[in-house]
Amino acid sequence: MDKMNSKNKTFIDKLRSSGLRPTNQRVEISKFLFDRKKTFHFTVEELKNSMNSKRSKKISTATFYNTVHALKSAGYLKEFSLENNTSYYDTNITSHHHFFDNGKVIDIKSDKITFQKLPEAPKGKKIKNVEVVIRLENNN
Amino acid sequence: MDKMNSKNKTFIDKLRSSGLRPTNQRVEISKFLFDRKKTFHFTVEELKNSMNSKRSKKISTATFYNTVHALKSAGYLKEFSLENNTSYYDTNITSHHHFFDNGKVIDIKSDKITFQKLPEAPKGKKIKNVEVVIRLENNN
DNA sequence: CACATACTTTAGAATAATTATAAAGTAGGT
DNA sequence: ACCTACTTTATAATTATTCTAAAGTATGTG
Ligand SMILES: [Mn+2]
Ligand SMILES: [Mn+2]
Ligand SMILES: [Zn+2]
Ligand SMILES: [Zn+2]
Repeated sequence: MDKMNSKNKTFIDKLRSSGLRPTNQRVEISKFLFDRKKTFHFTVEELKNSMNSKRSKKISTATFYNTVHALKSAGYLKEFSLENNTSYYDTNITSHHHFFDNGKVIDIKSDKITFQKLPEAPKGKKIKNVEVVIRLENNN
Repeated sequence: MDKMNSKNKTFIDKLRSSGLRPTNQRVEISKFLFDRKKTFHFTVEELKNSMNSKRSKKISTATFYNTVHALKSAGYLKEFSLENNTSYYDTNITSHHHFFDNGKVIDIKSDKITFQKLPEAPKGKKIKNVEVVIRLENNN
């Protein structure tokens, strides 16, 4: 287990624990998603274009969808939606909030928003999470 | 201007002020949406099925989409999205919040949630609105 | 009323995002 | 090397939505 190998461990393990064999395509996708400093937001189409534009041998659309879905089901990605019938994914899976600014999505750390009052869940239900979207517009 | 007429006024005026002539189809749609006690949430497909199932002469899909879009642009409907690439519309256009419970959407009155702390908008931007989604799950 | 004209409705085609299918490829284990 | 299960991929299918163009309707004018 050399340096490269242990550095890769995290994103390869995400594949394994999502029930996916770490094939070349999947490893590259997982590396692209998780082997970086900052988390980010993306659509599958954006992911596909970003990765395939740099490659001679393209990864197929189905593999992007399949891999993203598996990673999402395993909890390594969060899905959200804007008002445009496309799924967005977030590599930041911690509970946090967002600014929506004309289709652009910006994270708000969880501790930047606190509540004075929250409703209780209906009978037989409990709160799974609370997420805030702050929609922005230009000044003036 | 008889009783029927003035009772219809509200939803017919919504069409007029959305730039739409009050044709039969549009009046029926607007009546279905707004001439009722409680506000509700719907997809265009649901709206179409609810209305057309009771009718012999069906209203076309395009008319549903066109009418909903015009009413939304004029501010008589709010659009939102769940995690399934379909647009939902809300006849409650006041600022309010939602419980999401397995695809079911329940209103939370604005005054049921208050904030202790909120972030400021980035430079050159201001806050248009703040909306909270509380995701529910079953107890235990 | 008799048209002209502009606005509407509609069926069906087109598009975009996503999912399904099934054939060809690949990776381990023996 | 070989079997077998898992993968990838091209392509078809599906779903939500939008577009198009033709046929229908309303309104104003003489
Ligand atoms: Mn829309
Ligand atoms: Mn999905
Ligand atoms: Zn985020
Ligand atoms: Zn609502």
